[in-house]
Amino acid sequence: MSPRPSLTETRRTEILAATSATIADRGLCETRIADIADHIGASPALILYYFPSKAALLTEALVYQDQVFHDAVKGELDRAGSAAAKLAILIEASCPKASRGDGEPDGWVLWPAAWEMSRHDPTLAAARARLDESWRNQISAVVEEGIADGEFDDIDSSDFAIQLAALLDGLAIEVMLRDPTVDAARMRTLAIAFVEMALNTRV
Amino acid sequence: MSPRPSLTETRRTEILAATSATIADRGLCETRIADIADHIGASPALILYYFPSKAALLTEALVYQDQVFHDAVKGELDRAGSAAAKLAILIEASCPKASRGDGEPDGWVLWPAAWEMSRHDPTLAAARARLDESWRNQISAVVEEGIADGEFDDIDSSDFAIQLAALLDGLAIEVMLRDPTVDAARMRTLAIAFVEMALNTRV
DNA sequence: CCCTACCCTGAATGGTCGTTCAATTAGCGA
DNA sequence: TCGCTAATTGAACGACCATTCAGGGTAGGG
Repeated sequence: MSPRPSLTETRRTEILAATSATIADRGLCETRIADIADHIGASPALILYYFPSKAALLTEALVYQDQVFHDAVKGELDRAGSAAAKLAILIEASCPKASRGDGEPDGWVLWPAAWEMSRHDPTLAAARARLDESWRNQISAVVEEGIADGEFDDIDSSDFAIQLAALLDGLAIEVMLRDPTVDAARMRTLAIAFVEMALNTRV
Repeated sequence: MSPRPSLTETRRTEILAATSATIADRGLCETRIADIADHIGASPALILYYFPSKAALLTEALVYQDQVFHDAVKGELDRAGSAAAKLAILIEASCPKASRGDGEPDGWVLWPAAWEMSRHDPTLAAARARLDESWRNQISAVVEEGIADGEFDDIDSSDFAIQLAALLDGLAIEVMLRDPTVDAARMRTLAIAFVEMALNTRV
């Protein structure tokens, strides 16, 4: 809300990012406040200075990471041309990247944690439902655009959006868990094949 | 190994089932040994009498539940006629059932927990990969059968298996999390639509 | 009716955190 | 430079919980 983020806001997002990283690294159940504090070189007490409790922090961190992912994709989408190109971007964004030793861990590993927590955390559940809906709407919009341009066959864009979103989730799980038969390349191929079949187009 | 299950074996599976139920009910992180013990009306010490540690118990319980699910589907498949009917069974088995107040909770809610744990538990990861492979192989086999019978178009059954398995996983996640736009009925419809489109058949 | 092996438990134990708080430091406007 | 507020922390507290263990029940064989 404030024009420039206060130090408080900066610190809060820093902690949220550290929390996401720690969950990604150690797993949801093994994440301790001390681990998060270590990650930013601060004391455990500082974490509780910015957040009311560990539970609230975990919830906010997963909501935050979710939002970051969606915002990133939305940004990329605007830079694309044809509807087909936009679908390619959506697919690419859904592929878990091989975790690199260097920077941030891939946000994908947080999804199972978010799903697991959503079952008992109404706040997180609501955020997840909202962002998933928005994600499907983005797919629908691209499809409608392609249909209007004559790029795609005239199909039900809502049904397609649910199918593609589900397909990408399911494939991404396998890739993330390093299933030997489904790597990122195979995921890309199979997702594109589905799109081409459903929309009768080339991606 | 022993011809008739010893009391020990009975007790062990009873505890594994109780553990699954507790994880389903309270969530992975909130599952305590005392909760599991309560579930079967025993003391916490008994749990550790049959399992070396809580971590080992959680791993075994998730592997067990996984196995139970796959065995159940395999059993149902054998009672089906046409390849199309078998696909319908696979789809139906993948739909999370609305949790009933009465009996067992639906096993689907354990998947996110299994995925989350797999990331750090090699035993569970291996079991999961093996059973997923077997699940896809079942799909492939049905498709091959349908192709041989002329029921289905001649497509790559491995690719199809990965796609259908992923689609079902992704849809099931939404259903399980009670997403307002994807309930079990919608899931069924969309999965069947995919199958019909890909195989050029009626289910 | 004892004996023995197996089940099972109640009651400690020990450690691990989340959380609190009083005290210290750093920033900054006057 | 002096205060005032916000940021930060070390240390302590207390709860919770996995795990251990010494012993009590119990069933079945001798």
